[in-house]
Amino acid sequence: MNKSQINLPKTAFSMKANLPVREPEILEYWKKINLYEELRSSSKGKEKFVLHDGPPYANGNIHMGTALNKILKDIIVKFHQMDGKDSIYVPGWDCHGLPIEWKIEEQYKKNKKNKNEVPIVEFRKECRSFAEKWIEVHKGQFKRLGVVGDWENYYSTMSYDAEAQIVRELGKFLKEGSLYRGFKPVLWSTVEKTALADAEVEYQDHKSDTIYTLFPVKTSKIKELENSEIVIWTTTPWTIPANKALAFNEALDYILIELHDEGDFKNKKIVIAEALLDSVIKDCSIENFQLIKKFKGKDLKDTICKHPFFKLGYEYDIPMLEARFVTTEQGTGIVHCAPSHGPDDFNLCLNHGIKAIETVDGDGKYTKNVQLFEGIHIFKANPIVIEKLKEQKQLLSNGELVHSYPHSWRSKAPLVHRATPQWFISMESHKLRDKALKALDETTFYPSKGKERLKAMIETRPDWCVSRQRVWGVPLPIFVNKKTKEILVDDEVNENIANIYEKEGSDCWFSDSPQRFLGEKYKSDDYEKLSDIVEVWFDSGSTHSFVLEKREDLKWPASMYLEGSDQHRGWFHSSLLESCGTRGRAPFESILSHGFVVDGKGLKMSKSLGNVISPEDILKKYGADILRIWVASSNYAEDLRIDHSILDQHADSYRKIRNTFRYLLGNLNDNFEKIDLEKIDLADLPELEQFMLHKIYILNKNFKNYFNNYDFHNLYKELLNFCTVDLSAFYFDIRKDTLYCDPINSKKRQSTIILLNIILNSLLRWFAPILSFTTEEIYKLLFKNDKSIHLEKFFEFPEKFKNDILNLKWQELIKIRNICNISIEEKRASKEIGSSLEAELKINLDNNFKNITQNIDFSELCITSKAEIIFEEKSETIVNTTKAKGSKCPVCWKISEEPCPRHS
RNA sequence: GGGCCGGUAGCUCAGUUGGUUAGAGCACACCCUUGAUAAGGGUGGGGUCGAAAGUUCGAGUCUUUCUCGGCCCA
Repeated sequence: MNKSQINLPKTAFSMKANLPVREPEILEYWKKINLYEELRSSSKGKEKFVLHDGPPYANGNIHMGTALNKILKDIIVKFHQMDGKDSIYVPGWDCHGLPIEWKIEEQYKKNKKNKNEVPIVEFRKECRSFAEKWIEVHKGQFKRLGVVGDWENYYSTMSYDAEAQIVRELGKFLKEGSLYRGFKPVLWSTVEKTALADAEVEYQDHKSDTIYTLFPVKTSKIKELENSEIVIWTTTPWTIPANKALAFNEALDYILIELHDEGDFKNKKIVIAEALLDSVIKDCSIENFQLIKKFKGKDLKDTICKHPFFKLGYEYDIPMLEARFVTTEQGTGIVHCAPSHGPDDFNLCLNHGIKAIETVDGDGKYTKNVQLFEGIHIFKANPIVIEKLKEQKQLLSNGELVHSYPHSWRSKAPLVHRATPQWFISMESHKLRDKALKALDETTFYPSKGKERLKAMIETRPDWCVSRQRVWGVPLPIFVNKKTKEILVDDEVNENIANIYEKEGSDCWFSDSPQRFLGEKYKSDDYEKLSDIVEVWFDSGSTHSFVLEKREDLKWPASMYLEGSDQHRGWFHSSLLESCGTRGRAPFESILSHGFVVDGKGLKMSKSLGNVISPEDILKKYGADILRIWVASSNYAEDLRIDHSILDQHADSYRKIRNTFRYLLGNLNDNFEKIDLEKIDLADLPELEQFMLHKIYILNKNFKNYFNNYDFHNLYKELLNFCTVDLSAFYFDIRKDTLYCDPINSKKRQSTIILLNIILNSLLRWFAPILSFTTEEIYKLLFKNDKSIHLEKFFEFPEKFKNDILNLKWQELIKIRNICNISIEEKRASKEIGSSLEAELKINLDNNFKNITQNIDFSELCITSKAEIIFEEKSETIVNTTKAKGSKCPVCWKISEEPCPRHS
């Protein structure tokens, strides 16, 4: 008797994974067999599942958030594919926009090149090649994560057909009439006559004129406010002529005081915030005054004032509006609002139906919309405004202030907020808001809280400003009649532009004659061609039109959009609006949003905290499958924590799973035998095997439930627990004796082998969407003639595997087994025995257990050499462990006083 | 500053409509095994459920306040 008589496991599947080396080899293999094409042809004609990729910006290396996003997408796509669908993933990139413009400008700066001297078309070409470069980098990084998709035919927002389609989409809004010209304040340099982006702004000290100005109250709910004045303080007196409203904070306390000092303001009553009383009386040299009334900010609601220049023709009402941006840091607690000259002012006024108008032209001169001041340059207007206020007795005080103020990074000139012509898509004119809200009701959200989040945004958002004064983007395809100022709306022109872009891209808009785009119907002399570009959210919001609709292999609407939760404000939002505006419904059937990647303590990753962890580091140290486990095991509905200790833990789980596979492969000697599940005669199998089949059946049912709800962390946990609890510590441990020591041809051993085959095949499929590399490694080892685990489908297990009665019985047996283990452990602790095979059990059971223990050998279940059951009336389950007597069989190591029945 | 979301063992997560002593796996400690061996098995310790107050016979679960964190907005 020796080792050669027992069947020890043997496999080529190594315990050590060495994923950082092995995974790239598997990637090569997938490339070689052309996995993506294989997947498509294998599922031709099946129901489609289309997860439409939200395009990442083609700039910079990927970070953990991007990796999370792509892996999550890939897991879902693979699940649906194995669930029997044609599950298609086409990756895409967002390419236009400011960040890339900056990068190119930065390069110019380095090379002492002046952007203004470079033709637009050349500049745009550099932006394009910059984006192209990063798309290639991203592609490599995404593939390395194990993401399978149509990498050869990716989409991008800068492709010619995308640019053409974006023009067609805008044409729909134009034709409908919901795209209109309005005004919106932007940071403007009157020297360069151009708008500036935030990043082009430098803050420097600047001396400003300051004024305390009075706005007479016209009507108010507060009786005492009649004939009183609201006081505001501002550092931009030149914006007073453009004033349209006043803002207060409902949470502040306000006071009405009567001034008693000699002069213009004697006996005048003024309103200010209580907290700012001291600073106001100091600044305005007020010495004698009387408190008339104190009231809450919310009481100011519905108060209407008059403009300080009301006697000079400024006869319109100035409503008082509630705004949270009003604070008691400076001023009077009431802020004057010129919607044409400040973003806060603009938004607040817009929400109350007061639109911005063009008050100042590109040179900095007041337009004809500003009476009394037309033609005056705003930088020369302060003294005039101050003089007029004095004259009208509306100037309480004036002075000067040195403060930090925005300046142009190029000319160093001070900047202003100036309302410039912009293009908006109306939320109301064609019921876009209503359509979008209805579309959300028809969308399934994972997690469900996403619906309310997006809804709240749609409910309150202002009209969509789609124009930008930049160069790297799709030009707004709009002509305005020079004489009538009417917008040219003509399908032919729009289609002409789109056709041209389709062939050569949109660069030509900036270089070619306008006549080329207008065609023969119109004369270019009569029209002004816009030089604005479309904001990038419109680009990406239109991807459904040039990807989902245009491609034969896809479908519209998408089955799912899946992005980080910030995209409720971003891509989910813009796609919804674009599609509802043009097609009346959402371009997606469902939305899955995930949280953000934070460090192990829940803090956001930042360079300064030094807690950044990059996908590259993880791939080098652990491998993509570990990262994929991290994704699958984390609850994406909330923020996802990651650090090295968390990854170490998942690497441990990975090893457990890997060894589970190794046990299976070893005992099958890498020979897989396909089992026809339907043909299994359950009665032919030992009860333990029947019980395991029941477990597999139930696990598969739970698996599908979890998968249908995209509840991956519970799905993964269940799979992992199956490996550790049900297999490793239970079934595998018990069946080692059979596998190693029973004759190859024995029925019991063969039953076990059947189970191992079923378990192996099931585990491979269950884990394939998550452990894409490792399952492929095993699959290749087993199935020399088949191409890929990812081409396989999930199993349907026969209903007959389900056996609830047997399950209940074995639940009880396992409870008894646990009690046996405690008893064995006592003897082990007292050093009476070591291995459980040195133990002999005496199990006292109540008579009630007779039924379920009839055919059960507890020495097998508890892996002891002997077990005896003693039934009694009303007995507790008590187990007595003693040291087994006799000699140890050199083959099966069981101790017995008789010769070993199997090996003698 | 505002809106929304979240905080359950060291970690990843369960905890039904409020109802026994709050669970699982991993990690940890100790023991066993050396025929899954850089593996495997067993036993065990570990939680003021972010904090406080309230509603209730009873709160991880409901309410309020606070605190910490995240996203969005300003």
